[in-house]
Amino acid sequence: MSEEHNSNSEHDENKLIVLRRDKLTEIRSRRQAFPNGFERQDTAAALQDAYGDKDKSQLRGLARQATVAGRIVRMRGPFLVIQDGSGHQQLYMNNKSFGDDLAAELKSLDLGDIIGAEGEVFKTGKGELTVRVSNFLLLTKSLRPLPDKFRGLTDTEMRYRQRYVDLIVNEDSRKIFKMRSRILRFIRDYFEGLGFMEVETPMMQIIPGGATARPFITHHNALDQDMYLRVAPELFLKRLVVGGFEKVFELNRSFRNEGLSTRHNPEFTMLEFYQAYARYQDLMDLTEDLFRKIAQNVVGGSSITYQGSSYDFARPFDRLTVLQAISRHCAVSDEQVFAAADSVIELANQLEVNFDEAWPKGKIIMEIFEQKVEHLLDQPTFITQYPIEVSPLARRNEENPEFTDRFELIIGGRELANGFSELNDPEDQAERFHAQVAQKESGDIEAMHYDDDYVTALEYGLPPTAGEGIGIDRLVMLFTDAPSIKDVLLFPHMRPHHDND
RNA sequence: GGGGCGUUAGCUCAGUGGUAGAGCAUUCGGCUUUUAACCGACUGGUCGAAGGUUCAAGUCCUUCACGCCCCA
Repeated sequence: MSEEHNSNSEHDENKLIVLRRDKLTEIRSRRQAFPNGFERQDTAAALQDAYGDKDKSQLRGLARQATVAGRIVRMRGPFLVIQDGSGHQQLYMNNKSFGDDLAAELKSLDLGDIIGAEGEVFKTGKGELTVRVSNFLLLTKSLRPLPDKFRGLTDTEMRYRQRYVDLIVNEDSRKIFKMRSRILRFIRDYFEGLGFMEVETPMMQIIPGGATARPFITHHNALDQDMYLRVAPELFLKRLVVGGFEKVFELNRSFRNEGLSTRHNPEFTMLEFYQAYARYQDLMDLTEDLFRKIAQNVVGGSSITYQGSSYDFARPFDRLTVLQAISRHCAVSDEQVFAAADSVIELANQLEVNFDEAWPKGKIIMEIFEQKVEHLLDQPTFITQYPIEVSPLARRNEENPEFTDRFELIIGGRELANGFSELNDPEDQAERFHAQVAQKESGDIEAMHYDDDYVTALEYGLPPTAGEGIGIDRLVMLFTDAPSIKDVLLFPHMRPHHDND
């Protein structure tokens, strides 16, 4: 297959590339074609900041020499625009002012080439800050032509597969990833500020745990042992709370062997945090505060627009139990129908929910919620009190032991966060694991394994603790108004590409 | 897994069963304080793949591949 790729990439060479390759060959015959010593002194943004508000005659008086470098992204007659990490800088290059050598070099420049240039800073008749180039050097020849200069790269598949090209030509794309970086920075600062410690726990695990999800399996050769890519860091983080690190968070990748969609990538970034002596209600308050502050710090106000809907994080989030939410949106007048399995099955059938009658009652209740209610919850809403059958790591509610002290945050019909008061009763935990193993044996590939060491850790004593996970990719989608998870992942997973032949 | 939409020049896209098109990019020339620079000339095609219908298929039919969206 790699042979196929190599031969294809060579066959790929069209006339434009051949032409540019010939230019490179010609340069190689004369000099070092990829010079390494160019010392850039000025960036586009710094020049704009320093001289953007000066007028023509002031600049003439200053006679400021600038040394800039970047990729050529526009060529308009004698004007070239280069792009560097800070922005765009226009250059004026009149071939009549150059000697023969530079004039020839200028003529052979192409869009996409990376050059270094020096000259005096001035303003054009139209008022654009420009460097009048007296000398320049091609630093890196670009062999492949850039996409359409006006429309950019709009083919979504190519944008994801060749992110480097997307980043060169699409300002919006650069903006999303800068914003993603700011959000991650902000979240780290936020938790550090609250006294949490950032930790790193194993991504390759012997026993995958912490979420009901199908894991990726890999193999350690020297140990001749199968290993799993983690589906969540949860069980390790709680071991740390047992160890006395009372406030910890981890912000990193987890992996789930599921289908791809606009909301699912096989590897995704999750924030998980655990706080001893807190309850799930405390984390709901924290989450509201976090979203509000991300909006203020990253977007610059409390409200955002996502795909045409607006969300104001200054308003308190709604809070409803699972049963209240189903009752409200499915016209259930009496919550007593949730008391018995028979009446829950009847309700699910009435609502045309896809489910299996052999499933435990709580799982059927959640199917009703997920299929009929979740997508209707537009404004930020905490859904609480999840059935115990689908919450094997959460603490039982004291008034109704069929349910757990757990919540999820739904915004725009999508799950953004999941948290709960942690189950710290080792005997209850052991039973829940046994129930998961029974489900696994009856064919549920997402059910959990029994984690003996985790139970042992609980037997040493986990203080009362609350913990939460927040899907960072979906959060970034929300704050960047991105319709697909692939838009917020620098290198989203794509099927291997095969050329037709 | 089901449904819908799409795949035509390097890029973005038109294309009504009857000669394969435009803009940009490329190439050549002009212009040289422009703003998607402009003016002139040229070049560029396995119409995703295979099969079928037809005198004739980019266009109609079938299958397949890939992508996007919606649903499960």
